[in-house]
Amino acid sequence: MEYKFNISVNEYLPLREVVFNNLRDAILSGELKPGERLLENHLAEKLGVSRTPVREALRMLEQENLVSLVPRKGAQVLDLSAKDIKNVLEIRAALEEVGIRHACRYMPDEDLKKLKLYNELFEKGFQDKDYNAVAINDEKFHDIIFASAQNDRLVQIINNMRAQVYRYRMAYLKVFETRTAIINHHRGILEAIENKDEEFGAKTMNDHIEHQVQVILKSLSK
Amino acid sequence: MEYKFNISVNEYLPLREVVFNNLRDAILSGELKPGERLLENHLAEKLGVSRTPVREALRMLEQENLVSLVPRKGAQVLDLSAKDIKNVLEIRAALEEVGIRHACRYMPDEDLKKLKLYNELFEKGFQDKDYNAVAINDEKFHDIIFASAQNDRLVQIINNMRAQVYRYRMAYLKVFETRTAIINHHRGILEAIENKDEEFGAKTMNDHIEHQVQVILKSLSK
DNA sequence: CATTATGTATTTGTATACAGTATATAACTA
DNA sequence: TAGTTATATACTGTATACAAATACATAATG
Repeated sequence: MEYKFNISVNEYLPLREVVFNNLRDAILSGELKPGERLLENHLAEKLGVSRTPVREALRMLEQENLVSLVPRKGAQVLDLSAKDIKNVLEIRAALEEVGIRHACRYMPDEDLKKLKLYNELFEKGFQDKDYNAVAINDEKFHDIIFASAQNDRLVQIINNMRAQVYRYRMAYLKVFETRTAIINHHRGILEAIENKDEEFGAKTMNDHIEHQVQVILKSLSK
Repeated sequence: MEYKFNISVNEYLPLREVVFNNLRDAILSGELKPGERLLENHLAEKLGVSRTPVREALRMLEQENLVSLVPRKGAQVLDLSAKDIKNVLEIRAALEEVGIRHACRYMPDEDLKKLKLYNELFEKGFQDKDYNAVAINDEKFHDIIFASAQNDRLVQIINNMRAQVYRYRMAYLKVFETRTAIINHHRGILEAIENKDEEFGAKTMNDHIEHQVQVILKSLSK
């Protein structure tokens, strides 16, 4: 039987956080679709809480750029234009570059080992056509890299940018032609970190994300 | 007599926005000091509103990294460590680099003219020891540069990073030795834009912000 | 004197009520 | 029929009430 230690210090989550997480997941998973209206009453009822925490959660989601709020009109799931996607990924590229540069200058062996492991699982995912595994291990791969900047705000912002384009992620990974490109990018990044070649790392990371932009935009235009 | 057209479409500001702006200004101006507790009742009373909009404003300020919230304990003005300052400015540097690269590739003449004007006023401010003018024109100078990326989210994030270290701004500009360095950075940036020399622009911008980090940290350690 | 109980006052969390604004529907006019 | 106005309905904005947790002051204990 499994136990969880009672971390107790803060097992408590305010309802606004619960609502926030719920809505966030629903938006990211696509359960709530872009443009869809978010009615406070409906949400409150559905989640079994009052409007108060729902409203607070909506303010938080607005600040996260996941919903748009118009005073007296209400909230709706934010819809992204092609330009929005470019903008989001442009920011992500700039910040991932910060991450990879730190990683190249100094990454503990332990992290490098993890990085290699996740990359293997990542490549294996492609072989097995298990795109869920691909996505998860891709995420972990990048997580480790930008965590090495030891900059919480950087992590927060990258994650936020990632969340905004989350819904295109699977489609992106499943485009067959991208496969070798992505794999090569990852290998290049690993190589850069091992050789402490900051410039090569930065360049590869930028290519990696620019590539993503192109594929997503192309798939959108169809 | 001056008129303002009644843009009407949205002259209305929800109280949460009013409260948000008020608190934001109070924090940035230093009226509310780092670490200071923010009691919902007090704020509500002081601003003549109920707790509801105050609470919503606090959630927004939390997402902006201006206040920290602990469930059931309350809110307080966020205090920054030396590391926080480094982190904030590291992000700002990365994103201003995106801006300056765009500016170097293409900036309309009109904007370049404005940029030169603000830089003159900026330098004049130093001569006149009018540090308020220095600060304002420095802000406008940077505004124009990163606006040229035409990326709203980028602007939003840079402004947010700027807000977080806003309180060190004046002290920074008033350190006498920094004067020539800052002026030279700005001139270099202008030169880079005129010559469309992206690499030089990026390098100078990075130096500019790195310099700011050093000066602020030094002044803090005293 | 320091430390731990204990009770009270504050403070946050959440639900609810009501006012005012937007939106949908129906009735009316050209 | 199309377009306008009237009316009802739904929704957001704000204030308030009450419950639950926390902080603080005071008393009790070693």
